Amino acid sequence: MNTSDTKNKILDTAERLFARQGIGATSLRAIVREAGLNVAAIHYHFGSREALVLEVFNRRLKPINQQRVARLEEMEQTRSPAIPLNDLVRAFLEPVFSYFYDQPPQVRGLMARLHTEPDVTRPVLQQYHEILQRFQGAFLNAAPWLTPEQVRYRMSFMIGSMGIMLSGRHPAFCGKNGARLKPEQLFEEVIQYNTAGLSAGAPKK
Amino acid sequence: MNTSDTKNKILDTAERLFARQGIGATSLRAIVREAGLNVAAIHYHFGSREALVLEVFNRRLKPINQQRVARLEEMEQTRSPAIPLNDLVRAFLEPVFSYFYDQPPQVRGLMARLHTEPDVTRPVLQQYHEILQRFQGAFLNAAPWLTPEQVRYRMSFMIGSMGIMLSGRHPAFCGKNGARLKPEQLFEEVIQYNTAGLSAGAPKK
DNA sequence: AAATAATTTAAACACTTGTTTGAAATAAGT
DNA sequence: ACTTATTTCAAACAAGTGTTTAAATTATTT
Repeated sequence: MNTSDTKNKILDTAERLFARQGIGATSLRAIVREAGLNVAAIHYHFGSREALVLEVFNRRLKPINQQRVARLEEMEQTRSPAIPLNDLVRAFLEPVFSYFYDQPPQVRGLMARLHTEPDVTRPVLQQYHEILQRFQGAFLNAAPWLTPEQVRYRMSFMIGSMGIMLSGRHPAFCGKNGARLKPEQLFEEVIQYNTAGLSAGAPKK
Repeated sequence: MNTSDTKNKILDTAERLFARQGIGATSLRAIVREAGLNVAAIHYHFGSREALVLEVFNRRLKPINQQRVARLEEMEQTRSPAIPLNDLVRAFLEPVFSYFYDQPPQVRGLMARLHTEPDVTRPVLQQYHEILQRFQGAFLNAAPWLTPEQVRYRMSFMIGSMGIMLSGRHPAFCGKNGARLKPEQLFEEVIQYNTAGLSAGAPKK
């Protein structure tokens, strides 16, 4: 078994357990037990528990955020000067969404945690600070009747509702027999909801 | 020191630590250390760690949810038959908000956790299942162009954005020098945002 | 004041935590 | 084939986990 094989096995297993039981509630020993490895293997390949956690996170977040900026930059060049709010919301949410539904359940679970667990979301958002700032600028262009503070807060509301969508927490209060929207419909709901929210207070034309 | 004094001391200290470090990351020993008590005191007064956690939660959630139903019932009697969406959003969010800003920081921190930590939010939402269902009915009345599923999902988006607001996670991506809205303004933002989101797709009149 | 009940305490229980160590096992390079 | 590197492993480390027990201390009642 070469070095990247065991490294990936650790990453995959950690990801699965993080998704299932939470990050803080998952011990290194639980990970190696399920991966059929030794506890020391984690420290050999990653250095510490914290470093492992970070690598589990960024393996998923990096491609998503790259796609976000790619879409934003493409729109900024073609559709100048102002990009419609709806398109901005799409550029921000769709990379998460498409990645989300292409991946097995454990990846979905992890991504839900990334966007809901407070002690995880905080550093995650800080790490992608520049991307958030670029989107803030674009949103401000698209909604000039808002102050920068309002834009920031509304973006955080959008992120909050996205977290809820990812975590599938909705069934928690409608029981098991409650009908569920199909992924594409659910996503359209999120887009509509947040576009309307971000547009609130817009001057009538 | 009579029995309710120590019980409250445990509740208060637990609440403060839960808010600061998270529920799962707070040990019973950390609680009693700060409260100047013995570990066994917790088991004597509460029975188990889980029972303590539950009592910490419900001490705050009960009055809030009582106020929610009170406001809903009052509106259902006076303003029949259909209650405007904006008033429903207010009836749902305002009890949390007013309670939130009347309390010291540790209570705010706890309430943020209650509405963001996945493994906490799930049982919390299940426990207040009936209240959520009543609001769902009212929302469906106020927005008859939506399906029950849409209403449920949009309510969950609203809860998600509320959680973000409570957790004050917004500064995480605007740095420390970013301007912050005053509590009342912030609350009006949340109301506006979610009213617009819930109204999305409404037939023009 | 004596007896009963309620509360607090130190100590132990069995078990889990992240991290480190040094010796085995495997792979790569010469 | 022999010698380096790299990777794995069992074992131990010190500290922390929720829970229980039985004795000591308070409060309350008779």
